[in-house]
Amino acid sequence: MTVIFSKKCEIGIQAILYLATEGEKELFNAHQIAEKVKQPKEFVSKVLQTLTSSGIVGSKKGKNGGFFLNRSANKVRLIEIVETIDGLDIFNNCVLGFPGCSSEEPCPVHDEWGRLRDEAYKMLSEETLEDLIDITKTKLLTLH
Amino acid sequence: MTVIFSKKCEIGIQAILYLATEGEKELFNAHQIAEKVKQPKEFVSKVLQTLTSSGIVGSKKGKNGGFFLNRSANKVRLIEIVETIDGLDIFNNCVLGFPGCSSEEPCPVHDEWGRLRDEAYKMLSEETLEDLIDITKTKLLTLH
DNA sequence: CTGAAAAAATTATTTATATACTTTTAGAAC
DNA sequence: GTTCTAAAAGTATATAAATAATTTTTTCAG
Repeated sequence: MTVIFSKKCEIGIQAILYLATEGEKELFNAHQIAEKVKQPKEFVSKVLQTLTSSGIVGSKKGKNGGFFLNRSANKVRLIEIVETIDGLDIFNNCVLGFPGCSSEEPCPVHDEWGRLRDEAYKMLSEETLEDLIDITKTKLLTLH
Repeated sequence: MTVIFSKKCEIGIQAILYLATEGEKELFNAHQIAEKVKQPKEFVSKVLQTLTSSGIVGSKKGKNGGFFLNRSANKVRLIEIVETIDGLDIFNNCVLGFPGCSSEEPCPVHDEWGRLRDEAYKMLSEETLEDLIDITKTKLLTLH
């Protein structure tokens, strides 16, 4: 089985979506977040630590510490999370695995797949966390 | 770095595309194929063995043996190769990694991503090897 | 029949990701 | 200052994929 985004990236997105539902600067520790998104606490913690370097997430150490959404939900796009964790290789490399695939030297599905790929990139670049809050709230309630 | 299709799948597609450029029932051993697609022989051999079960590829054992495209290029679609090697999970599972994601209980990007996903599936289901032969020939010449 | 070649199967190793656990550092409350 | 908590960093283990090597089986040519 393959996936489009790594497990790390999936967890990162889920955790940040949860923070977005709660509001900017609201503090939650890794344990609380992990419970909401039903993922392992250690992994959530690790991934959110990585995301603090991008400025999307802020953290507070020590007693009463935790993580918080550091920017307004309408200022954060999904692509930033993807880029921080997985990088953008998936949008640049050949889907068939041919090296050096380009418009000049295309693989046989280069144009069509490239179009879908660009649309995917565009979608991730345009959607902000704010756009996704309502459905995320509902979705999180279904997890158990 | 993530990929959409596994390395196995990539190699499978590349190898079969090469066989398609040479014609149905034309016999090539794993070494020859590996040279053309610039991938490790053992891996090419392994993947093609897997594909013989699907009937896309045929094999001949022993001296002067090898692999051949078992069906007419216009009768083989890319999706069959993908399904045999990787399965179709990537088209069914939630891109954000939420379990139980469906129209009834959608994740926040379900509709839009689902549209792209369906288009990707459709593309792979419609393209036959024959459609891809010319560009593949050109592409293979660029590999070194 | 023998030797050679290649698929097919099996085994082994390496690499990367996912998962789990432990220690260190930092900061708040008392 | 002490205690507690949680991020931050580091370490270890498990799993899966990728890669490599070896053995077995099959088949053909001579």
